Amino acid sequence: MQKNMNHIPLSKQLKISCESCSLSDLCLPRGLSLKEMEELDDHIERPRNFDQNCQIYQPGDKFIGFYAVRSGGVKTYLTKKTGEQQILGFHLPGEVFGLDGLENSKQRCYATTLDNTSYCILPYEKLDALCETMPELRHQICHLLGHEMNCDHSHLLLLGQQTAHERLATFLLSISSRFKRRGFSATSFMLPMSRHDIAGYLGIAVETVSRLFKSFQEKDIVKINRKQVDILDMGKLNEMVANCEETD
Amino acid sequence: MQKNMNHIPLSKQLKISCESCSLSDLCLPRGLSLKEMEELDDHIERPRNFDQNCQIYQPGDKFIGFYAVRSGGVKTYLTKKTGEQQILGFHLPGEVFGLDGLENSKQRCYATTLDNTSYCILPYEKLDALCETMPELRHQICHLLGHEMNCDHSHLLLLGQQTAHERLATFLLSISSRFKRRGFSATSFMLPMSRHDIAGYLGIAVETVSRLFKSFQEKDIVKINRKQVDILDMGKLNEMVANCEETD
DNA sequence: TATGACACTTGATCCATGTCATTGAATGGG
DNA sequence: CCCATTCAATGACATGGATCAAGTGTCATA
Repeated sequence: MQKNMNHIPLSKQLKISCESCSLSDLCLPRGLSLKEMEELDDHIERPRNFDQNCQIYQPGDKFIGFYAVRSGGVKTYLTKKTGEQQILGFHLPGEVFGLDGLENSKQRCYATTLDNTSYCILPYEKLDALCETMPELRHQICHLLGHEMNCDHSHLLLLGQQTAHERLATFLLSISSRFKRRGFSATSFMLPMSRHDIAGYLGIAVETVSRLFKSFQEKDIVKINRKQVDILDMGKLNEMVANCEETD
Repeated sequence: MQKNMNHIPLSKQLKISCESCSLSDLCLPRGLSLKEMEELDDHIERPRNFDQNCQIYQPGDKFIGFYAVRSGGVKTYLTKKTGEQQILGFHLPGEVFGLDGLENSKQRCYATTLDNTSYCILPYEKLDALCETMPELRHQICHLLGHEMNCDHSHLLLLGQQTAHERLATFLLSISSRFKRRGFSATSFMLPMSRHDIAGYLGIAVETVSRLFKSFQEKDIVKINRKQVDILDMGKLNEMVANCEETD
């Protein structure tokens, strides 16, 4: 089952509506009534395609609204003056990014495509206006913001308290569950990002990522071939992060 | 000039309104008209006092609303199963916390007082309802959420890419500027948190915090006496973080 | 003043990761 | 198809901080 729209020509993509989008139940429209969805729909800028490695925005750019990934993938990151990137998040189809512009109406980080990528833009002014009459949309947006914040918090726990082994295991499990959520295999998938980006997300060196992948393979936990990942032993992977999850 | 309300008896505190609160221009009411502020005011639960080391909420607790610190200080944190705390943020008077409950109407982290502390509660349901008719409040809340998110992002950059020296320097500058914002000295202040908590925030060991404080003193950058901090050379401190700030 | 609990400091040691250098594998352009 | 370039893997080595183990200062209580 081909779920993304990679190979549909641009002319057709322009007609895509939230209602017909296979990702709509993962994205902002989730929980809205049909009527509400249609109303929202009118204000969404429809997706365009971008090559790999395109800058979508950078610090200082005017904040337009939220971005929803349709296909491909996006990384958001901050940089040190010396050039090192701290990846803040990877954004896969159905996921939203760009919230870093909310504070000052200016983007605060970089957003770059990982791959051939298309996305929708949900203009903030329109969303804000719709919020006045659509309590469900208000709640959905708050839910989204809360979710992003909680993801960042988990990421802080990872960077502050986890070993390199634990970080990589956590990362693989996160990607796996996000593929699963979209209806794809949780155990066999292609990583959309480079080793460099993985290292930047996990706060470790590229070489360490390589060595850890090797070590995971030797323990028969995963099989790695370039970007292709096959998780052989989900149990062991879960064990590795058993001490990392905060108590509920 | 005594700006906080620590020593005013509870009976008087109950009469405190946003309008008369010296922190209101740092807190959620900022930017609201007098009329709007009064309307908001009616729904705010007025502060109570708590001892040091009181748990305000913990993961799983029902999300009531946003918390605004009036006096004292609060830390929010996640824990590993093995007990290590990753401090997510320190919250000083005029600052808001508790947003971690937005995703699922349940708090996701712990919030604990650092000191004798009082705070206000802004019930979420009331805020949400007011948002329908008060666009300024909507914007103020979005601004707040965006700000929190950007703070978390800076914190991610710190944990992922900065050396221990840089982390501590960044930390001191952050506390300093937040004291200044409230009208206090930017160069002489008492840290409201323990070494252990500083270590937990910076993702380093307590021993490293001690050693770095010593090293900073030997370079005549600061003078440290237990919790009392005097910044002697703000220039040097800024130099230490010169490479850490993301480009604008 | 004595006593215990706790927070902080300090020193010695060790190791998980970073850094540097090299090689090999994949990819893209002409 | 070849060459140039980027990306990934691997080995050798270095080191920033963690860990472990005392020691010291501070505060509360009796």
